[in-house]
Amino acid sequence: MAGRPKQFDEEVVLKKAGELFWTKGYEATSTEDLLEVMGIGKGSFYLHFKKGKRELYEKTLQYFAADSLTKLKDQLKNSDDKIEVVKSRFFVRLEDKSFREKGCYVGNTLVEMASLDSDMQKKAAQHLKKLETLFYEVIKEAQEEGHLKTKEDPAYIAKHLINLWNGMNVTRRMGGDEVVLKTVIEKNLEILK
Amino acid sequence: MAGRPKQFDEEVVLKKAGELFWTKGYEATSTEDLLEVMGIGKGSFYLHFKKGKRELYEKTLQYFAADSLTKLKDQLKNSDDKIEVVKSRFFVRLEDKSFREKGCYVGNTLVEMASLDSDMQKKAAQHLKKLETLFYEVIKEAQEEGHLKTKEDPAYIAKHLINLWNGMNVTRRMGGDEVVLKTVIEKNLEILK
DNA sequence: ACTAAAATGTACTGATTGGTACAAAATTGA
DNA sequence: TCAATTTTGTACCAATCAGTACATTTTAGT
Repeated sequence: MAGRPKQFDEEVVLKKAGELFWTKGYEATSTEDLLEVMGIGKGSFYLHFKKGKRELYEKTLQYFAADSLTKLKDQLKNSDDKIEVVKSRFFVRLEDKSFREKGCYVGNTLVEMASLDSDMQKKAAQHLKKLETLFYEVIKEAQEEGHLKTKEDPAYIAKHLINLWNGMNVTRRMGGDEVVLKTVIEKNLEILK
Repeated sequence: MAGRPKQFDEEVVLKKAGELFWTKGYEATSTEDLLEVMGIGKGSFYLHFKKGKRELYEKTLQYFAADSLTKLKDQLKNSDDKIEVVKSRFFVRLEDKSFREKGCYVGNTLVEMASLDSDMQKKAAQHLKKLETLFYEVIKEAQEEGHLKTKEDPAYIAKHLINLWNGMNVTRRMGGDEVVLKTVIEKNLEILK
């Protein structure tokens, strides 16, 4: 192996680009904006991301979604009250101001890409589906181990939670009434009883 | 009054432009795309919409949101089971295929405009808030007239419904599982008991 | 020291963007 | 019929877009 060494860390650059995409959306983010926040030039960019902006977006989405899911799985692994971990995920998100402005990266993608790029839309849908499946597994196990009294179909409960998640991330952006929305989330989570 | 007569109907043109914005979003829709579907030239366009694309978007959003709300109000006026009217609004939307691809115009705007144009975001939020308020009024009246047994705060129920609405319009775009989602909606609407 | 390999910075491209300028066309009222 | 008024179509504009070409720089191995 030879050649000039890379002057940037791919993971760092992905995080920075992802934050911008997350905030502004795909179309409204220009390649030059991205280069600036990533701190690299066009030469390096198109060498490492041959398909340009589109490839970069896909990689940031993959990175953020996988990272987020991994962290949730870790929390679940280290907890003896997995239902509480799931619940707290909603409240943590609800209290974090930065998410009020940005929403959910995956959900935003699902909305923006719907007519723009159906492959990307499918990818976003798959990421949300993974989260739904994780909810499903946690719920099913909790039922089997007697930590949940409810006899509802775990597939239904999981879908309810994903729908709550999607709704919450849009409703927050209406502003105001944070308290009422919190109540809505609390009561919706009472399905986990 | 004199002058060459206008060759287009503003309402018709607003509908056509709105459909395109609704499908593709603000940024991804070019002015030339709009001119084509509207069937008018640049001269007419910039004469009647002095602020261009941005003004057009705002007017389509206003038109669609007001129109949708008016229709709902009419349905309510002509019905003796207003709660059922509210419920059916969810199911009608859920069954209409075109909404699976397009989502909710106001909700989409809330997401896309969040960082792009905060004035427009506020306008979208206000439209959703109007729907929430209408829900509130229907629920309150139904409670007072004994058509609803629930003693829950109507403000909370209304917010729950708006959140369900927002969630549904995003979740649908994940595709698949239409049946489970319908169950989710049904059970969420059981709050209206 | 030299060569091959990889990364970088910059100049450049053609296409598209939203928007303007303005002359031509079509109307009404005098 | 003609002047005033309004709408329309078209030629044009500078800015920005995503992306390419390529010479330069920096490294590792010989």
